[in-house]
Amino acid sequence: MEKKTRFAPSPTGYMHIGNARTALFSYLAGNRFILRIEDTDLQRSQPQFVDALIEDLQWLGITWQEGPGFPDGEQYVQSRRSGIYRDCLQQLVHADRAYPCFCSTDELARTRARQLAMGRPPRYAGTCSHLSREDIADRIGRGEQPSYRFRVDADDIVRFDDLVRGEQIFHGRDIGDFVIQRSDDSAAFFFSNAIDDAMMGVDLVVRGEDHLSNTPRQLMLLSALSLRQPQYAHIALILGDDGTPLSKRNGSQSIRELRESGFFPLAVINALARIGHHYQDDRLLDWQALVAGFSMTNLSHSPARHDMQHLLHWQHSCMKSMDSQSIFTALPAIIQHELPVSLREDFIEIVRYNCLFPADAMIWFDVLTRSVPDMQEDARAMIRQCIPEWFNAVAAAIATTTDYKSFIETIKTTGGYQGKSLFMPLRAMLSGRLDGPELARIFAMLSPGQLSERLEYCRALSGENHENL
RNA sequence: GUCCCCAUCGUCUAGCGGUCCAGGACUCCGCCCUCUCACGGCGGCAACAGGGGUUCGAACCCCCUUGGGGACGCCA
Repeated sequence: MEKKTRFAPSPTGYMHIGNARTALFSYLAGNRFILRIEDTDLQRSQPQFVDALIEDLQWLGITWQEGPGFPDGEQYVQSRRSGIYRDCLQQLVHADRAYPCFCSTDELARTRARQLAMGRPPRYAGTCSHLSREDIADRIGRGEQPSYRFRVDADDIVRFDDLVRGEQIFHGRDIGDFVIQRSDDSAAFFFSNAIDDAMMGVDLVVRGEDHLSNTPRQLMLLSALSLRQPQYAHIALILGDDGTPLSKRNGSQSIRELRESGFFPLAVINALARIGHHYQDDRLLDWQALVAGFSMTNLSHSPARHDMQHLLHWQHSCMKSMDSQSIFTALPAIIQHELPVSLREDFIEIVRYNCLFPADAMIWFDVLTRSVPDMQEDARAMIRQCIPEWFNAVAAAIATTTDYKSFIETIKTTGGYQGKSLFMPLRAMLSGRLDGPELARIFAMLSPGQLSERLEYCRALSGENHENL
């Protein structure tokens, strides 16, 4: 059976992990996915963010069957749908379910502050709820621009079944008359959002818990308009690593920041899919498994934190399990162009087990392609401790063989070195650092010329040290 | 202030009245593998927010407290 879900972002900024997770869960919860752009806030909406949104979604691998990018894509952009909202408003006004409100934002803010100060719930005071027809005509005639409010009956009771939280009951008295059209004629969120979900045939609205207590408003609206009501699923919000709401300070990153730092989309998706949702399988899941294993009943009800540690774990898993070609194409362009084809396979294995991000591959690219690599401080220290006999042993080995096994064997027999005392200085000399890929692989990838140059460089380094003594 | 939601290891979570002196994953620590770092394998540390009920029996059900989150916008 077809189940339509949607993601309805407003293009007022770059998509962050919170949005992305909502999009993901919404995508996973249905089998036909709509992308709708909610740009009714003309002040803050910017076209560049629409493009960014689309890019980010595509990068993540979240695809839609209706929305921008399709021939009728414009119909999924709210700023192109104002006629629809106007008609609906008309209908509500005729039925006296909505009325013009001439209160200024300042007035409203003052009343709200006063109510709060007196320890009362802030509700619209109803100043304009019963203006006479003449009054209204008169004020409009004078050029006043009203907003429109939806009339909420205090005795109204709205109940609905939230797919993750169960039955919800709200009372009209806890909800004041609310604005559905702003004084600049644009539709307010409650209004356009609910209408679009209904008219686009959305079966299930998956959204953040911050919308839970607003849902009754939308249900009232839909019922007053005789529009079909979708089901709702309100997912717990995601918090920063410090347990407070997500913000720039506590680890909230935009999807594009993650992309730019080299995260793989599947790593991000795997991390997001497990914040507030669990899969039986705790290994890295591909899209097919992600879809198959998703269940509304596996959603948790409590807010969860986003922890970078987990993201890094999934990144690590991706790197280990990705096919070689995908790793290669993710590498910095210079490596793709300049790495000799003969070294490619070995290099990818080095990246796989020694890098978290594709860009980290530059370290090993330099190590393998320069005549002498950058020497890390701890590697220098290691080399400085080496005595001339050690270098002689290595020199002998280089002269004797190009085979790793016999190379090592020669150093052992010539110099009497073994274990750590053999491998660590050798590692430092060959790679300029104390950690990294297995030495056999590095050795095999270096030319005899590189070997000698590194040896002489290190011998000199050690010599300087001895002279200074 | 009013209304709503939530509460298991540091983090993500399993658990839906007995099989839980609470299981998995990440982190951290140890051991093993490797003539070297890492990778990998094995093991360890670590939690039912507090208080009342209900019940033969409660992490699981009810109430209160505490703590967190959300809504009450001409933001979405």
